[in-house]
Amino acid sequence: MSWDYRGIDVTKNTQVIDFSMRKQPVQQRSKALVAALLDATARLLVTIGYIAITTNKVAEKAGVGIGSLYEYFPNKESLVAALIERNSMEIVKEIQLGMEQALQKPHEEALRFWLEKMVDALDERRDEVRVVIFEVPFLRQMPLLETMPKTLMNVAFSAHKRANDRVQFTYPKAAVYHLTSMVSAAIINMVVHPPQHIPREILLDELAELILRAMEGEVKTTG
Amino acid sequence: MSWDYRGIDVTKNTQVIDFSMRKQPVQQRSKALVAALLDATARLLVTIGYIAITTNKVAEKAGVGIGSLYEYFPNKESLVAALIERNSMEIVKEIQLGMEQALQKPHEEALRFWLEKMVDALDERRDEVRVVIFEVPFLRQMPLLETMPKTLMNVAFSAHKRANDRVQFTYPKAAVYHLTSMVSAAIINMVVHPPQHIPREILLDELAELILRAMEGEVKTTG
DNA sequence: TCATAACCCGAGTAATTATTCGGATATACT
DNA sequence: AGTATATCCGAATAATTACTCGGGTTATGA
Repeated sequence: MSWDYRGIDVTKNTQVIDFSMRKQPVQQRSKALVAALLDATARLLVTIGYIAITTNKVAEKAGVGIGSLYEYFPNKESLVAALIERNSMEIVKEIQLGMEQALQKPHEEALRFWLEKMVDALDERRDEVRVVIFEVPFLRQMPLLETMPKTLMNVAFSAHKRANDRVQFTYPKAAVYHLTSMVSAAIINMVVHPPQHIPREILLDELAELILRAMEGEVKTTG
Repeated sequence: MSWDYRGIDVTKNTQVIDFSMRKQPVQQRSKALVAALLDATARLLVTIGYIAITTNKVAEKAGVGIGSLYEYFPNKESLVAALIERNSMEIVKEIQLGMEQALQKPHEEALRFWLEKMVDALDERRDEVRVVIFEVPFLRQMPLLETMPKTLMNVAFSAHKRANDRVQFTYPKAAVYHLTSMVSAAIINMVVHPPQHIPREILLDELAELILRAMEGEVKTTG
């Protein structure tokens, strides 16, 4: 015997979260309603945090009947997931645009430029990004967020390699693997935990330099 | 008027979580009881995940009355927080020991050695680390976890600087800030999301090389 | 204009979960 | 031995939350 309750498979003791929407809105008013729900979710996320969010609060904040919410979303998780997906699409678009622009620029400026674009894209949604990354417990179970940084960085590396042949790693796969996590972390950290007393321009300059050295630098030999 | 419910200040709509234990166990049996509760919390964390944990489940798994649990812990959060604190202490100790050993070694080996020790320390508690980092929503509100990586890295840098004068950053504060987040992320990523088909030794070699280059490397000038 | 489909709703239900409290039991101490 | 203190307990309570369902409203399009 096996049964579910609220996304938790009691038998296997494993969470199986249903992210999908119940149905898609087709008319204008229902689209507006869904949008209002996601907006309310976003506002509640940054004001009261993920834990405190309830479907009833979201419906109330959105000025929508709780019944209407359940017409489209089966649970709280799907609501937050839909919001994340919506925002991620926007951010990814901006980052990809930034990369295309960066590739037009001379090699010395490209990395710095792209880093700034990525930080900008996240900074516009600073509070939401912070809450989503640090408080949403099922984030890693979402396909999109799991693969996004990897995809982006791989694309970036192909582009970079095509542009010039400076980059020579001892173990290329391992280098790409590490650089992916390191650059993502540095950018996100800049946005959600900016340091006191260090100007943004300097942070970007230094980050670009660190990455560039990691990718192209040569360590002075002692002898 | 202001009131609380389950750690959530309804007026301010802000979470204020009570992490502190209600009282410290003094006799042997009560110490054992608290230890059993934390052990059960750990096992439940990795088997059913943070969301699904309840105080009642923890008490049952620990073979302890629910009433006894509430003698020492006011809520689910304080239970998980105490577990995190216990584990963090152990990990920090191992990492500090590793650094002391690393400082005995020649400069060329020290970083690689220390990285390996850190990865080892986390790897021993792989599952718990993963769940805690990705699923515990209040992690960033814990003083310990917030400051730990920074402290460690600052200590490491002082030591490294004392040992030799190779490291010359354009903006030292910014460099330390970025390297902290990047190295932490790389190590944690190695533990919780190890890549397929790349041996651990190679990952460590490459990571050490990347960091060393970022810290000491010189970019080849074009002209 | 009428039928059908899409949409909206919110009081009520079912289920879960955190937490208490009074009393029983064990240990420490004199 | 006797008293005070620490500990243990779990049925019962209180509170919250997810979610349904039947019925009303609005749009569509033939």
